Amino acid sequence: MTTIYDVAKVAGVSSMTVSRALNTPDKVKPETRARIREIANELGYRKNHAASALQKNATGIIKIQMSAGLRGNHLYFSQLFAGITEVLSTHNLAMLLSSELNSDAACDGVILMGLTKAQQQSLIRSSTPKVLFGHGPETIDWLDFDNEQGTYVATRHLIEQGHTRIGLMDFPSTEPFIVERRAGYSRAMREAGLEHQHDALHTAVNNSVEAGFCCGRSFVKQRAQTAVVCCSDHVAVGLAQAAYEDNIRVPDDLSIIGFDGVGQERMGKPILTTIRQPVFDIGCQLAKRLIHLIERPLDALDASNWIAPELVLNESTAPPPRYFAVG
Amino acid sequence: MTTIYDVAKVAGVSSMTVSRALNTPDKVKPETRARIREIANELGYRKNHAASALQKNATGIIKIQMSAGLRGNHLYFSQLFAGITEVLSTHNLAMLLSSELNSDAACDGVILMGLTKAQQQSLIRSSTPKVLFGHGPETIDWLDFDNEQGTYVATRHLIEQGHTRIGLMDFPSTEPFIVERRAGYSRAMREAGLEHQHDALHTAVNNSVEAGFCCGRSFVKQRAQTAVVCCSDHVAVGLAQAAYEDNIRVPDDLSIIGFDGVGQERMGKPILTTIRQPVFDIGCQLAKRLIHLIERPLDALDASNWIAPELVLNESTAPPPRYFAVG
DNA sequence: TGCAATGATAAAATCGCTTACAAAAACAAC
DNA sequence: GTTGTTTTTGTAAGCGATTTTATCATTGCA
Repeated sequence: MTTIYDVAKVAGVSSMTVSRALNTPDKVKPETRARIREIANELGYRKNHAASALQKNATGIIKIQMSAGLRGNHLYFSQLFAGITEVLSTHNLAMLLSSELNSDAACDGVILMGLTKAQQQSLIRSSTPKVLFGHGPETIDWLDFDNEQGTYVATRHLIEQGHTRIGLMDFPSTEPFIVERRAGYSRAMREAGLEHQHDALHTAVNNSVEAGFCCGRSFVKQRAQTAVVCCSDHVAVGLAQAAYEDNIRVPDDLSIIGFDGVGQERMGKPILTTIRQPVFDIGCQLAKRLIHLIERPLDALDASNWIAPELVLNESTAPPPRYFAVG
Repeated sequence: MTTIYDVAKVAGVSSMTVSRALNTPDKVKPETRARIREIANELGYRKNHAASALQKNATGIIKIQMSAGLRGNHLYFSQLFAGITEVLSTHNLAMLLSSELNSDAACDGVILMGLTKAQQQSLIRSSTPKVLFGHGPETIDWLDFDNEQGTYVATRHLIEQGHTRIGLMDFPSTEPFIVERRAGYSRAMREAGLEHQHDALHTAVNNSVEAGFCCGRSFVKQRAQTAVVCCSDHVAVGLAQAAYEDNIRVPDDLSIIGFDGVGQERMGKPILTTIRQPVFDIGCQLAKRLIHLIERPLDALDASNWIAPELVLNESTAPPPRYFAVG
């Protein structure tokens, strides 16, 4: 392995000059610099990052620590990672994906996603700068999408269209994001005096189109509601398929609203009205906050921690059919 | 930051004993070991990986170097990464995702995906162990899915069902995988004496359900074929949707076969017959080969470099309708 | 009792790079 | 030509772990 010493010897300068020629080129006389760089190139010199990291006390690596239970929505996370990468690359930082098992690799900062309280506690102990995607204790910087507001807005939209019998389709999970989505629906219904409807809650077995389809099949059988707020675009697409198969027209007979808006809402017909999360942007913001924390740990960030939902109107919601209208 | 020296001082031993107590516990007297580990714990000692890496000349990091153009199929890559991670974690290795921009982070090995020849050349120069996903020059270890055989098998399947007018739906890309898929179709058609059919090639604008749907709409208008081999499940689902909207029954009127089999084939109705890539397993194998290269660079791997396609029979293929039968 | 074999710990050197400081060279002004 | 200022290069000292080599106790056995 070629080191700066090897290069220095050949170039007839000190190792320091080599280091400078490569890292802070303008501090070296142009001719010397050119000669050194050429020699380094010829010798196939590659910087030893471990040595550099040891000395500078910085690895140039940001770790993404993510709970295994969260892996469901691939499109979602690939957009999130794309946003993170976008920002990291401008700062010459690399992204390390870490499972829980392998949690002890060195890094300059961590982005946490969906960990249990216990895991968070142990992670918070270490002094590495961190940002949590989700909302956490005050001891850690965090950023979260306002899921509760998301389903609230979705439900409000349906109420404003004239619906009074509005269902919720969720899926089993104890992750906060899903609990909050249920809560947003409930709040909107309560505020409108529509709470305590019989059979309004539908639960797909998991977050997938197929599960949504199955759950949708039993929904369309009874059809106690004219509209459904779905906790993901996946189950919403499944529900729309089930409706289609049963000759229930969306949105004429049934309004459906999805959640996430990362592309899956376009998978079926009609294209779903949905609550969009600006996922790429969330990724960017997570990375930016973390970099801020690393570079200027002292001045606190005062930007809002909450990312607002965005109602994207497509083709799957409309006023309820007349014969269902109240009065 | 707590170092082994801090721990050593408190424990009243040398730094060496601390290092041993933590890394090779059985080389330290049990009582000493217990005391040291307790103190290390209390002091919140964390190993400095840079220092360790420098000395051991190993970072514990594997880099995934992937061309930006390949990011399309998220489900595919998340399964691939899951396979890679699975194996890496058993060897205590972490996975670094690298864009082209940020390509100079240190690592013990690299998994390359879909790079241009030029990029490959420059990467191959470095002495870091590497495995290429795809097939490359003999100077590098590689592993590839047999795409050509995949579409060959797909086309054969349709031919065996009795189809003679078989189309291909691809999408624009110069990546080898797609070129090979076209080739496999051509070979099967040629072998069966079915080549040079008019209008048999359909090209969606990109690899997505929507693009498949659009392309499918123009396909169903003319409907010159009774079966279509699709170069991805995405476009196949889109085609099926277009057929459905036009009251063309799949598979009764039209057989469709997809490609990839990572889950998207189940997104619509009917569930697609497809060519499955064992993606998770490919990820595992890539990682295993790389680890082999790192740990035993001398004894060559002689396992086959080609991953075989697997025909998954679902509901979207059947013999051609009678009135189309030859004779 | 004495000497080798073994086990447990320590000291020192090292990995390759960078920070801080120092020296030398180059240039300017008087 | 002396002095001061700036530019360019060099020296030395680690960063924190590990490998190598050395030291000091024990223990076993004749």
